[in-house]
Amino acid sequence: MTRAVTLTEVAREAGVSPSTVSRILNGTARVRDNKATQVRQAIEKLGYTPNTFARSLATGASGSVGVLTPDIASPFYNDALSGIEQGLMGSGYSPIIISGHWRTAEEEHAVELLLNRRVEGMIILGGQLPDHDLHALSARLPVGVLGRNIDLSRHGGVSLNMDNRQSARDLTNYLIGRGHRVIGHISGPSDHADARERLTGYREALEERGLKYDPTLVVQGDFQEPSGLIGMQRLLQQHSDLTAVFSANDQMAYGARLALYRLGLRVPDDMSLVGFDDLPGSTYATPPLSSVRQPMAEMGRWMAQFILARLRGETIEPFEPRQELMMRESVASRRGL
Amino acid sequence: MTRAVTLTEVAREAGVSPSTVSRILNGTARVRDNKATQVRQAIEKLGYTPNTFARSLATGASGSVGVLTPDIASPFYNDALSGIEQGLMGSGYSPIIISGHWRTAEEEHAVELLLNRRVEGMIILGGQLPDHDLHALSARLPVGVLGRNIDLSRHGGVSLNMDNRQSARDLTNYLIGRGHRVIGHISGPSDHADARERLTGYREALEERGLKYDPTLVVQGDFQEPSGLIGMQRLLQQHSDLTAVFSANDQMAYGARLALYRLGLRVPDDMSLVGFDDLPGSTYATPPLSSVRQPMAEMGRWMAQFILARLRGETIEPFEPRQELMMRESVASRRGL
DNA sequence: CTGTTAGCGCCTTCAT
DNA sequence: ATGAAGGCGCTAACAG
Repeated sequence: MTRAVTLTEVAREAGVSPSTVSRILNGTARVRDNKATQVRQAIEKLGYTPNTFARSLATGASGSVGVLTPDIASPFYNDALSGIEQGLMGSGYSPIIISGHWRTAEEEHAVELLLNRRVEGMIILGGQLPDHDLHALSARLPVGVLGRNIDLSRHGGVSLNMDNRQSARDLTNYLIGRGHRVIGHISGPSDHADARERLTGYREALEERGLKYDPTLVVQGDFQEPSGLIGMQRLLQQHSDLTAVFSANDQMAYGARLALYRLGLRVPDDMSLVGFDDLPGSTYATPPLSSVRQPMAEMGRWMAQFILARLRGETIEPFEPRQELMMRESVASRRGL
Repeated sequence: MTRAVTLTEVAREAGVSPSTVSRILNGTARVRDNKATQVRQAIEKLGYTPNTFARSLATGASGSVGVLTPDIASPFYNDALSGIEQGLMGSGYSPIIISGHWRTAEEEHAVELLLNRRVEGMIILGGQLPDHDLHALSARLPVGVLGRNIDLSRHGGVSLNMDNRQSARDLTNYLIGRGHRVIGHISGPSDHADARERLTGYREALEERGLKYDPTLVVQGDFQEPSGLIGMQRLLQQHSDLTAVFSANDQMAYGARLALYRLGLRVPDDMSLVGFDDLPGSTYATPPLSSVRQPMAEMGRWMAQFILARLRGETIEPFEPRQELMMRESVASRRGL
């Protein structure tokens, strides 16, 4: 692996000065055509690749925005990543993606790495970073947070989050409207804000409709499939009159679905089921799972544009994430209604 | 956003020379304790963040390895990404991930970007890059290719791919062994090497067992769910005696599963179904889908280690990807056997 | 152990 | 329109 070709070498090869090559590369100034041609040929011949580091050092601009995701393999956040990529495309900026693996220490380390790389803006997806860190970050550069409520407006940052409570309420109301009266809930971890809000929404919907909130109808999971499976089993043991279950996310709903399958219970005939998040897999679940869709890709795209705007000193129209109830085939009207 | 603090400023604040600060930062040499303390305090006070660009420029090492993935949101390749992250962890190297969106031009552009960023090695996941490009790349830096067969050994590169043909044969044999005689195949796009190999494996298994290969039992899909759904419908129309279907990937199997559900056909009672890839979702499908698992994460991890080894001028034990037949509940023994 | 001196590769005035 | 010169922030000899 030989040392990379430098701009100076290209200049020498083309018989011009380094500045000229630089100008041609960046279109900074008009250069006589024949020189430009010579230079291009030299570049081609030598296989020259500009060195980002040197350039960034000289210009003081890195042309990159940092993206912190909790998990590079999370189907949920990856839609947002796609959106961010899209939003950045053609802007001259490129994303630098790092995952924090849901560990605060790793996330802090990742942020540091991003800072070292002199990202000009940062997009944080969910994660565990203390609000304090986020505020501090936001004071240094444009920051956008996705999937989390935090007021960053003091330094011009934003956060985008769906209304978990409202969506959970809608979902629960949907079940109630279909005639269900004994509705279980498989919740997420209680130390998780989203999980708590979804539980609250569930409870509120029940109470608004005059149904008593029964804590034994709530079992706690951890947002992973196995906990959904176990949760469903537990609900079934305790409530033989159960007709519907609202799972706090799709993954747990898949687990719950499997529990039912194992017991020979049919969905939706014997049990209605709804999830939350509308993962890609839910459209092709058996049966297709009703859920509430978060427009992650759109949110990601908007976030990218937000950062770009701030970088240019412009502003951008605020984004109203519109959650969408995806009513599919996993819910039946209750018999005998 | 004020200009970032520099090492020189830290040095001034701490009353030492820049080199001393540098040495402390990198542990390059022993420094008297009290100075070290002063420097750390100065760093803390000023909120200093080392500039990766300047460092890389000076050392000539970027400390990063490029990763090209066809799609940042692909559940299949993302496992490999996780593996790569893991394999790199603690090595001082970090991955720079870019997606090529299955478009050759974009992929080439991405490679260029990576080269500009002076990645020291590169891992390519699948994709469309012509072999030619890969060879050229491999001559410049350590390259590993995942999910694709190409001989890069001349310049010390590697490619890791599972044996698609063998796995497809195993899968088909598995169905035959369970008594199935009329087995359909939903194939992938014919311009896709993996898809062709899987089809070949299917065909070979059939012929080895003395079953005639019937082209009308093969319908072509595009590796996406909808094409699986349509494929299954077509197979069903033409072959009323069909008892099993081998889908060239899990995603199409999900689609096929849905087609069956819609027709009221049960899996596995009325139809056995196997997929390929063993996506995370397959464990919790209804019923859990039999498939063949590619150890993507392990492959990714090994790839990372391979690159690291080459960077250090060491060698590493070759990796034998062991595909694993995941026999779950989507296959039944044929009645009346 | 620590300071001084050169660059690393590129961009950007400032002259010409 | 183009070249020369200085500097971006950091590291790595080289002297002490």
